[in-house]
Amino acid sequence: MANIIRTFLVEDHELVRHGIRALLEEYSEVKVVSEASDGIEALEILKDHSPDLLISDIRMPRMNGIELVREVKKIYPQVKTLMLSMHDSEEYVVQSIEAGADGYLLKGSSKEEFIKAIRKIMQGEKYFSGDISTILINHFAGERENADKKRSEKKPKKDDPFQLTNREKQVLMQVLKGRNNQEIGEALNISKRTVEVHRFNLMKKMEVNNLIELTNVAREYGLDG
Amino acid sequence: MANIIRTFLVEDHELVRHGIRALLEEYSEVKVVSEASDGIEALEILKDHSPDLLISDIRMPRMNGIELVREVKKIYPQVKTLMLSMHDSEEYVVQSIEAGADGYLLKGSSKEEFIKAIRKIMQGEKYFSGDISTILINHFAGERENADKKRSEKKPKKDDPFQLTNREKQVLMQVLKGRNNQEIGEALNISKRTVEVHRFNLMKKMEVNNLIELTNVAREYGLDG
DNA sequence: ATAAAAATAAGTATAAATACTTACTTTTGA
DNA sequence: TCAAAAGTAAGTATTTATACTTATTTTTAT
Repeated sequence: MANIIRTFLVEDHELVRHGIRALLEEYSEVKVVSEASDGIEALEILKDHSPDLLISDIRMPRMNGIELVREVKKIYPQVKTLMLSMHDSEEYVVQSIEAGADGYLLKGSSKEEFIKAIRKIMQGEKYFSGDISTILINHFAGERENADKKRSEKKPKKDDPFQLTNREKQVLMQVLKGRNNQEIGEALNISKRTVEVHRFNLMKKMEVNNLIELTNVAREYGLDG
Repeated sequence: MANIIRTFLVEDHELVRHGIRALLEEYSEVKVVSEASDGIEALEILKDHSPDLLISDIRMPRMNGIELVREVKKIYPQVKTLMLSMHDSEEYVVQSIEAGADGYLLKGSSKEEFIKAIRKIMQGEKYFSGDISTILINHFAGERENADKKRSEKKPKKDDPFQLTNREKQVLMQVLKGRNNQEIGEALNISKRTVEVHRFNLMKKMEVNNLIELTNVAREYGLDG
């Protein structure tokens, strides 16, 4: 009766990935058939393994978990998907759902909750950890009129990943260290006006409109130390 | 001959912690005698387990891994310590070393490197993953004269953790969402001038001098979503 | 009931970032 | 070799944040 769940695990930090794999394999109903360390790699080898369940981290270099799930659901709609994330940000949760994820678990969850989520999902249900529900309720209730007016009319995210030039990456690294344009200019031996231009281009390419989003996106793409 | 290594594992994300534990226990020479999910908890129960090796994450709520190692080395100098981190930031590495860590591994390392590090450390050696070495070299070479002048004469970090008021926490949450003072004021129904004051006090209390450091410290203390 | 802490917000001056545009020079790939 | 891309940097105007201080009101704990 209990079929074995063929699982595909995607997570960029090798130690964490192996750890989760070891944990999963404590349950005889689960078998990890393959792993990948980012979305691109996952898509490349996915077809060779025909998994029943894809478990993926969100923040990963090259292609993140949300884009991955979106692709997977397009090509193999029967594959169930569970997001594993460090963060319970509204953005991530909502985007995951829109991408077609069947569940969303925080890495802070217990392993009991982990296996429970997997079982539910394999039975065709959805599973979102408790803390997540609160977020969803807040999101779908119209309670946020105040400061959200402006940002709700935000640009639709295009999905081609941005390409940064070398200099832009250097500037970005400096920005992520908390340096201001003056300091960055001194560090790279260029005028602060030039730094401003690089910074302006960075923000445009990365489609963000403030420092916080910039750091988030940068980390998502593994661009920071 | 091969004594069993009594290991104490500290990491706040339960799934990750159990995963790493499962991974460690694939090696018969390692035994995980106990776990904790932050520095405070670790210190409380450490004495009941007399471990040989403490493996700790860096970013954790309440008390982070660096402070933990500093304390542990003070009280039980014979306990070996290995930092496990997501980040190879210079700050973290240097602070870990100063705190007395015997090794520093990225979570992106392979499990082979993990066990190698453990073995070396238990033999009394130090172990830092390859990428880390580069950072150390850059740090101890005097190559950074340019933009670092100002920040090298930085305040000595005091170790009493800051205490934020409710309002300050609310403002901080908003800041971490990328909102500006105007927007925060609208969201909390106070004038943007008041937000400025809260923000000013926040920066002072948290001893940071820019947004990036603020986000880092906030995350270190588990203050963001 | 009252003192301390927290929250409010204005004043003032300065510094920095944003949001562009234009334009010159250097590097690089086909 | 030559066009495209990357890097440089100034101009200009506007917005936002920083770095305080002072001062009033509100809340909270004893």
